[in-house]
Amino acid sequence: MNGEVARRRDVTVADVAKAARVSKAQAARALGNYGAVSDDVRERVLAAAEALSYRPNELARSMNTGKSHTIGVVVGDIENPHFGLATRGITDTAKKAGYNVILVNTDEDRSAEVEAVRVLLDKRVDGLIVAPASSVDTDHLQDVHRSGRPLVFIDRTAGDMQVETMAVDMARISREATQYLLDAGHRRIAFISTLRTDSPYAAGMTLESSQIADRIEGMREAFLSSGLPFPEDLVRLNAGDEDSIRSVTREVLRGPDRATAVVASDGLIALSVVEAIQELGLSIPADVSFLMYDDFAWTRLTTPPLTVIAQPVYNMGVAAAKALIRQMEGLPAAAPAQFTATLVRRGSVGPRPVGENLAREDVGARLS
Amino acid sequence: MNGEVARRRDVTVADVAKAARVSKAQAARALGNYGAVSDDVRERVLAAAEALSYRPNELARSMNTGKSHTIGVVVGDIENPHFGLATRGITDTAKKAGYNVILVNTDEDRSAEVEAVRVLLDKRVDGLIVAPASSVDTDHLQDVHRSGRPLVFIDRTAGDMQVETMAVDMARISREATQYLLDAGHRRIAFISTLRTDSPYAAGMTLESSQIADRIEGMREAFLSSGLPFPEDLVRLNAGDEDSIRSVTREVLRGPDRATAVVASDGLIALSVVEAIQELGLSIPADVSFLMYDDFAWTRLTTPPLTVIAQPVYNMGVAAAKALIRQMEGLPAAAPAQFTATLVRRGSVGPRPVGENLAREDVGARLS
DNA sequence: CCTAGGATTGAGACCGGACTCACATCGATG
DNA sequence: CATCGATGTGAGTCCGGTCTCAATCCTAGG
Repeated sequence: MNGEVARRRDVTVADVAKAARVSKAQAARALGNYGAVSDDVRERVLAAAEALSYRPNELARSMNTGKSHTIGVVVGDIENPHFGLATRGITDTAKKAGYNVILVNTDEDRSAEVEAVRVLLDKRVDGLIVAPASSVDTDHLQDVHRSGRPLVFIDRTAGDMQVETMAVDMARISREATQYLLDAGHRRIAFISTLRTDSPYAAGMTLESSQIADRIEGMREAFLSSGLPFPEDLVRLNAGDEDSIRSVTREVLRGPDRATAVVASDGLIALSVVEAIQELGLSIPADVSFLMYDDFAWTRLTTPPLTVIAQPVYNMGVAAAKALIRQMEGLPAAAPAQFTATLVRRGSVGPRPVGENLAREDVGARLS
Repeated sequence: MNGEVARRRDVTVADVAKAARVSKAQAARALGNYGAVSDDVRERVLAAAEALSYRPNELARSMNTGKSHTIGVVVGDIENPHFGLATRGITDTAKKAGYNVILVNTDEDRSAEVEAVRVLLDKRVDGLIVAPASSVDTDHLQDVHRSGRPLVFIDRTAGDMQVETMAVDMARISREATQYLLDAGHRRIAFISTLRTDSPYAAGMTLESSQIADRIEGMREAFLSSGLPFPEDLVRLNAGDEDSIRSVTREVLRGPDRATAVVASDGLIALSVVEAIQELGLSIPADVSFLMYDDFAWTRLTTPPLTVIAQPVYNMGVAAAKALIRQMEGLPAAAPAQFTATLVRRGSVGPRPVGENLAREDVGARLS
């Protein structure tokens, strides 16, 4: 039909060279600003390049420099502002250093992650920043690391791989947050997460996510160090979609031994949890205390404003990019960065409602 | 220092060919699944490739196919969930069709956008999806379009360029929303946006953003068709950071002729606006009605839940990617998609508080 | 005036695939 | 048994840069 679709032949060094009446090599030197070039030639070449509006083909350049000036970023879900912010930190930093970012979403699916990593390597990215979907199955990441390609983890660790990781000490902050709830008198504290597992939570089970594992561990430690039994029955995983989050929330808030405090594993899940609480006619914090991970701005707007665990996500993104760039440029790694999450006490945590969990001392005594 | 950094020489077709004891050409054919290859050769080559864990270099492939299977996405700010969601729609769709996405943030800065487009073209992306930071200065986009490279706009138009655009009819929904406020009795309706301009808003001024221009136009139309004067003094642009959003909000809500309804231009700005309202001790919707663009989940959680204008952002992303892919593959464009924003009436719009704007009829009479 | 050594310059190799072209090979047909 | 078209196959080119290498040009020192 239309012949103009014929492969766009863009201007090459050869074209510029011809226009400037010099050899390809000289034109390349003038353009690339290397080697020895006489002023006369340089001027002619630059003028010709300008006139033809020459732009170097980065692909070709990458081919023989072996550097693509591109980094691959593999995250679970950019739709989640948590990753949105981290990604922002990464791209901002990368751009400053002259790197571009290829972004791939995995939906927290391991096979998608494997595929993503492969594709990115095929595209010869100079390095990878990954938020590992699983800290158990890490073969594909091990391969990358072993092959010597720069790699940095963000948000989570992957097994015991010796890879620079930008993440907060989850166990610590979880312990702190749990202690805060314990101090407020809560003993029945629920933890709700979307993490997919094959079976319901049981103590000692291996969890794909180091993040979640650490959070639960932190809770357990807080309970134990207070001499209290950890209410494992209130750890609820697999809260995938809105409906299941809602029903799980209803479940833990029902019955004589109901939870008096709920911890939501992330900002997305929090929405449904809070809605479910409201639907049950319970009020926060009078009837139920609520605490969530991630400090999104809107948590200040609810009534009451939500108590949250803030993570320096943007900075983690920045640090991840910086570390990766350092690796890519062969510089020595900086001292491992330490990121601290902080508990932002707003208004969603209150004292345990009177009359609830009367039997707790007994339960504690019985189990301990 | 450490010699092992020596340029990772990865396995090439030549290596595979040697291992399979065939020519490079035959190996390439077997691998690329084209041309004629005997079963014997194919098996040997595939086995050798497997054994060496050969992976084709996409860069090299792109070089002579001219296709990089990569699309460039240029947005204002992925940190904003609005773009996060759109980006998700784009990446999901692109991935399905075998394309990757290079993401660049512009911070709504035109020169950053120019640079972004240039870099992406240098990387030889097969096509571009852009949320134009400016619909006035569009030279760089015109160039792209003229050069015949696939291009799709998302979220906003750019001048009068004949480029497929995935965006909602802003004027329409703005008219509808404004009418809704007018029907509730509001006459002093403020509109607050972060859009940067050189001078304060004045009727007829050219705005960089088609989106904002259309929204204001929609408001004006609603006022005019109700025979009421449009309160131009309440259109407030340049509300850049949190502080200026707050102070602008305080300004429009102060004085005898204060606004009784406030429209926030996006979800990010909305947070500060609502906070400012709360700080003033005013309550929504009793003292001030509030309406915002973008339907984020958290708007259901505030007290009262916020009335918003929902845009099918994810679908716009999907459609943009689909349209671009169609262009890249030389297929005819589909019928232009029509995206409709909807007014989601929740609880933040109420009747005009009694006693406010008593003089409005007079003002109306005086100005009309 | 002659020459050594640095500055310039052009030819061509190379990166790693895709693909063209010419040259076998081979079974089937006449 | 010669012929023809359909495979198979390898050598080599090309994509658009970077970079090596050897040749050429200049200019200052002897």
